[in-house]
Amino acid sequence: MAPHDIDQEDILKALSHPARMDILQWLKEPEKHFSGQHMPLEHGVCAGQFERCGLSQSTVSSHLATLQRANLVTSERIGQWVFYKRNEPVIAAFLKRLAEDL
Amino acid sequence: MAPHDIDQEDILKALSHPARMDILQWLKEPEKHFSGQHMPLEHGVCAGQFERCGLSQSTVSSHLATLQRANLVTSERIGQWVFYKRNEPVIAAFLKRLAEDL
DNA sequence: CCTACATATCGATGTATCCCGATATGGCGA
DNA sequence: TCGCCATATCGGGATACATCGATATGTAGG
Repeated sequence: MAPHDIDQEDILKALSHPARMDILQWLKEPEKHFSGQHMPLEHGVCAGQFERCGLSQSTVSSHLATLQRANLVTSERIGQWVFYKRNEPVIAAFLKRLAEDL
Repeated sequence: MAPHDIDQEDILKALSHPARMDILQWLKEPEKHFSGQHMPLEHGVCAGQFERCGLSQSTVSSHLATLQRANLVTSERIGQWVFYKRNEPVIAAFLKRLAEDL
């Protein structure tokens, strides 16, 4: 799957889970929700930060993988950490297409 | 659940299935897709019409119930038939809220 | 190297969803 | 009332998803 490909069904499924929706919404305003992070937020938000949703490390990792498979987020490895960002072009294109299709 | 209530998660789940998405899209232009129907399309589209998606009667009925639980469609019983229509206010409100939230 | 830490993957378990055929419900007409 | 038709509901089997703890991978530092 290309990095800006839009699979509507995959995206809808990815959004259909509160934890994943929370993660995407938190990523809208990283400075608001992750001010305590050591690395600058320009790189994105560190995976471990999302365990605040109350789920285990492995479950959170799996949710992040789901979001990434749907191309809703991108990730960058820096040292031992992985930083996540919203994939705004895909999100915008998805919303546009859904508003047209639906 | 009130008739114009919006449960975002329920709606996303409902949209995450190709058959249900097809049904909603077919209902956008009933005259285009259901011109063969005997009853006037003002009442909506007869449940049986949706079996053209290739699924069994019971499965189609269950998908229609899912759409209705999410308030994406409304139904009206006329005689022995049940006619379905899109619930445009809910669909529009859902799209608006999703675009804001997401 | 060896250890510590962050993240990903594995294996197992419970739950939800999908789909069907069979049956129930409910209206219509003879 | 009886049978017919449209729709809904039931029961079961198959597949997918959610979640966890345990383990593997991979990076950094001593």
